[in-house]
Amino acid sequence: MPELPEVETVARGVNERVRGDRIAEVWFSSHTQPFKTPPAGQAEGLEGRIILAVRRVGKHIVCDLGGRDVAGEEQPEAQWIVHLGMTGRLLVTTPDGDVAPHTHARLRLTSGREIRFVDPRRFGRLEYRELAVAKEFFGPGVEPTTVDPDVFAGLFKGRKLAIKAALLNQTILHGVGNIYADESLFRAGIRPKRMAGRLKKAELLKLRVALQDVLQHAIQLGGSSVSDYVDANGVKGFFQLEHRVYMRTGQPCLVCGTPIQRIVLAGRGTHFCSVCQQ
DNA sequence: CATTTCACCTGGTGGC
DNA sequence: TGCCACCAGGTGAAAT
Repeated sequence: MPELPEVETVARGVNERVRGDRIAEVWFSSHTQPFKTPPAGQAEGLEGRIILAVRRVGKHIVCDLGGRDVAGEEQPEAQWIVHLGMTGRLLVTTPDGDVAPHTHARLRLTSGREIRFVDPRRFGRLEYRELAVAKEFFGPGVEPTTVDPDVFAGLFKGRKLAIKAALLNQTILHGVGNIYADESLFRAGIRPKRMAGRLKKAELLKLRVALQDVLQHAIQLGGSSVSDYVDANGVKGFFQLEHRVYMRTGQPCLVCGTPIQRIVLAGRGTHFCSVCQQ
């Protein structure tokens, strides 16, 4: 599942290859699902614009777009916002490459490259914003990689839900999904079902460090390739080899040897060590 | 308002 | 071998 480290990897890869390029022609599939803005409007808005930058905001990929007549170094006039959902891929390809099944967007660039959005399950989202009429996209919650310790601890004050559910709530903290929620809670030694508002400040501070460490390490390894995640160049990540609890049900805890347990929490498979996490 | 549940999707898996 | 019910999970709407 693309979470913060995977989305960061994709955004960096796309940025490196298309920054400064210009969108020449756009094609969209006829499905309704991945489109938050109607495809016709997106195509009209995108064509002719220069790509100023591609970056990550939470789990979203934001393409900052400039005008049609000027050549870079200007303020963004529009944004193309991509969410990968469960199975989305954002790829930079040559125009003659085979078009994968479930391709929903093709952006032909003046350099000859193409940006393609492929998403079998169609949980992804494509949105276009004209900044003259819509506000800039900032993401729904607090950015976990840079959040201040006191701000992080304050996010959970008075919350009457499980800490794992709180970590997954994008309006509290954005970018964390099922893998990194489980992995950070293991590394912090906290049970996923502990009530968020009842955690001691020391535990929350430890959780912040664990979360930032695991996210940073995962970004360094190009993310976790479970199911079918690949980066902008179609290359898999390696952080799945570093998972200590996620999808390790029944296998021995790497610290104490106790079999890893799996429960369902907040509707999600949740993995933890009943000895190391209290 | 805060929190929980469920629908949206398709490919892969496991049971018979 | 073939078929099919079932599950995975990010998000947002609906329910509680």
